[in-house]
Amino acid sequence: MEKVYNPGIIEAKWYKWWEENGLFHSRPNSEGRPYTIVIPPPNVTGMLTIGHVLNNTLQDILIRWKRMEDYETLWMPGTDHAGIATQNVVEQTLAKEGKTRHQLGREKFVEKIWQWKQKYGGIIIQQLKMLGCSCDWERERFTMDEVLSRAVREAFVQLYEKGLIYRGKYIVNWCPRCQTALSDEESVHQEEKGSLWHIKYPLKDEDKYVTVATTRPETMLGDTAVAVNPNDERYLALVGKILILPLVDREIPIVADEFVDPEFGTGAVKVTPAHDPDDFEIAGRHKLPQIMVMNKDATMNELAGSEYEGMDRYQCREKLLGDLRTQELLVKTEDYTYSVSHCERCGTVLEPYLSDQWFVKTKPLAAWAIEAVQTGQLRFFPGHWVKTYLHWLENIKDWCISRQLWWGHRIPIWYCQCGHQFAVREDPQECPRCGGKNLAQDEDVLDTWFSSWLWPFSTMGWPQNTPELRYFYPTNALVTAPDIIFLWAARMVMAGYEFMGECPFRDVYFTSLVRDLQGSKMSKSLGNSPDPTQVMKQFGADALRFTMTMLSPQGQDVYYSNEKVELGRNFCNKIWNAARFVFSNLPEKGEGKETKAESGELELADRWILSRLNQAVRSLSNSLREYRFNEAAHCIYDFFWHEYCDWYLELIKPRLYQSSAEKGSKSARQLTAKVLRVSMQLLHPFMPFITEEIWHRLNAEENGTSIMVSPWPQCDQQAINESVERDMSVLQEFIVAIRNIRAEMNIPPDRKADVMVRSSGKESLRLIQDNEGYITNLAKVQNLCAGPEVNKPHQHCATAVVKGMEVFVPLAGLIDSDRERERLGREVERLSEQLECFSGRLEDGNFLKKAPAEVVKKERQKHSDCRKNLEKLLVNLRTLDRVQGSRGAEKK
RNA sequence: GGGCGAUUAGCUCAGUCGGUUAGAGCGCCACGCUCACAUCGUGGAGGUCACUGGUUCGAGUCCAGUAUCGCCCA
Repeated sequence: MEKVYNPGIIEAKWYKWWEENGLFHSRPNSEGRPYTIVIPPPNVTGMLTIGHVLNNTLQDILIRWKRMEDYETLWMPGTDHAGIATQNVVEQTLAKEGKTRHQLGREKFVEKIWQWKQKYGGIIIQQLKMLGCSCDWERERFTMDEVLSRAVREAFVQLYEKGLIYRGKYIVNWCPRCQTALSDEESVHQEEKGSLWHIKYPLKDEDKYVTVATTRPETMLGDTAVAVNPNDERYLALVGKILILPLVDREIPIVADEFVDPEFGTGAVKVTPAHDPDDFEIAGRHKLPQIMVMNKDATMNELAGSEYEGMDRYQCREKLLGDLRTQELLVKTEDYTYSVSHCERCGTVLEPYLSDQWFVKTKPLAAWAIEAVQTGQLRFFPGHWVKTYLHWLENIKDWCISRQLWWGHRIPIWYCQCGHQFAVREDPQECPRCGGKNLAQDEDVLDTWFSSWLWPFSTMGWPQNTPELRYFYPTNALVTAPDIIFLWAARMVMAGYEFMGECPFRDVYFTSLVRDLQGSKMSKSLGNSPDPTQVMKQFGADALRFTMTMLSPQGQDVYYSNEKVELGRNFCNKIWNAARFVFSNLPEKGEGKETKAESGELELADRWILSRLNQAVRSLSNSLREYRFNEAAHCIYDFFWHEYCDWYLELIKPRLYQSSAEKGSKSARQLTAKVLRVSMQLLHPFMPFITEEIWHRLNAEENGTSIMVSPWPQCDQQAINESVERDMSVLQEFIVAIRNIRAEMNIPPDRKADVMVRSSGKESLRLIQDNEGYITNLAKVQNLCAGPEVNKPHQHCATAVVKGMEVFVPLAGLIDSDRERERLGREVERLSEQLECFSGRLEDGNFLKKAPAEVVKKERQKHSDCRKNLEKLLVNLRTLDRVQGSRGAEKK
């Protein structure tokens, strides 16, 4: 075995082996219990990001853990066609050839996207494999597969037939660059600095003005009214009068509407029904006309007037402001910060745009999703997301599902010349009402999330009642980033109830958001997202997985940098070397099988490590059950490194170096191998590759089954032994005290020290005497002498007090008295402060009266222990002064 | 404007039921390549638990308010 762990070859080897042996595949199995997770399908355009790494590592941990717990586990993988994102990518490649999708035509363009998908759509899947994800690749799905497309159509038609899908002319979020409508959830708000312009609108036939304030002056070309609050006394007399819209000379009324906030601007607002959602509402109430002054690409159209026609919206704004200034109608300009909507996909500022779109009535669907959380059928981890989720559902708006794109599921609505429109599951041959054959399908496609919200059951074959659906549905856990809680998670819950009659998953775990060290969200556009495949090549997939898990606390963001992966890399190396050490001392043939009889041979260290191991098993499983992944990772990290390696392996070295005939040697070898084996199992969900490698080397003589399907370790309550752990911690403290003296007194490592221990406590003395070997070995001690009557050596020596035992380390010729006095002084100071704290509490009558007896007793014990230790230290400090003093006198 | 979260060592974070003498990793300092590991070991330094009040015998932990930062929604 190499001295340094080299993940490259090992990772590739085992992934191939797992796949070839079908270890990821699962099928309905009435003998076993199902455990299911569906992957949040990455976009086909996607490249693996550090966010994917976190998300998919956590899913893999759950899946591998449950698989070892003997569940029939299905991790359903696949990709999302990602309407706008993918169309944009392919349009960009076309643009490089100087072509547009319109030149190609719809059919050719869609064909082109399919070609692109065949070629590049699998990249992220390969990257997930590199990460070690144990998805059932035989079941890989794509949202535009035939089966999933059928599900989309079925869902649409069902909702349509129930009257939950309708078409209407409303103001929607419009991206002038993508030239499509978007849902509210796809628009991203950003605070931006802009201006608030105050513009005078003259009254008809009067020499008076009304001043309105606006952040978007160019839309005034489409104004059809000015509105004021009905309770605003400033404007009471003006309501009903007519204004002349500047630059356009259109006559528009002044209306009163509760919606207007008298505090905003001048209290009078311009009303542009075709270009503002609030104004659209006002117009509805007052029967105002809607005038669209923009084209789909946000240039001004002929209704904006010949002066402005053809100009971009911002160009128009500049010219228009200049014109107003010339006419002295621009009263003032204020700095103003307000929220601006941007396209989630391309960042372009969205335009509220009046157009015909398809919507889903979401209120009836939301009711189920609300109840699911309130009744506890659906649980969130961490729980605080419940509020966010409920708030959205309780205020839900109808969902705009039509997109003016070419890539996606075409809306299954047909129009007949007779005026009939209908939705059908199969492409129709004729109009069901008039029999006409001249039918046209709706040109638009569906929002990409309209297929994603069906994902938990469409991937299993719905609407057919497949064995998979019956067995694996509903799924157990959803692991997702919180930024798609509305776009995806909440909608899946709605769809689950609507189409399957139950919640699609039991638990939802929201992952941490990954940020860089400056706190910015990792994103492609910022260029601060490292390439995880490079990190895996450098450090290994296991290292990256473990680091991400360890660094991601439940419910908080995680700050990532490549350097942090050294944590995982170093841990891999530690595991590798511990294993190397164990292998060099493996039980000989025939010794390997554990027998019950061995327990008689166990010594303190053995019983201790077994106790600690079983505590780790218990707490690790508990943490995973509560989705506390970082806690689970910490647990096994601390156990393996700081208990197994730092203490146990060091403690048993003398026994290992003896011949196997010696007492304790055999049990040490067996036990060290056993603990390593169980540790590998506990670590396997986190670090699948290195654990598989070591597992096979450990079980070389067996038939080579995978650690993946080995049974998850169970906590053996019998092995947990509090008194053993207490004894061991006394010894550890003892050893550390001697090491401390050695280090502080600069005793060279190769020089063995003598140690004397004085104590009246029989038990602690026996503990020291019985385990002398541990101390001499780990603290590099030559002669250890312990007893109730041990005399402090006359020569110079360093002292410490551990649990009432006085420890003397004679240091003839070595001691630096000043240093020792300083060291003891520090210790005395520390203990004095503690003692004061305990005393204060015990002198407090209220404490004695009101605190539980248990606590008071404990406090008394602590106080007396502390006092005894302190007294002993003080005595030793004084002796030191005396010796020093007499020496000082001699020198004189 | 409403909601959520955070504030603990130089940095990143743990801290369960209020009983704590506040922990870890990284970084720092000292010593050491001791026959698994220098991607390591041993030891050490480093804290007014954001602030102000309150509840309590006892508060990092519970309550109220303030400040700063982040996110979501309008």
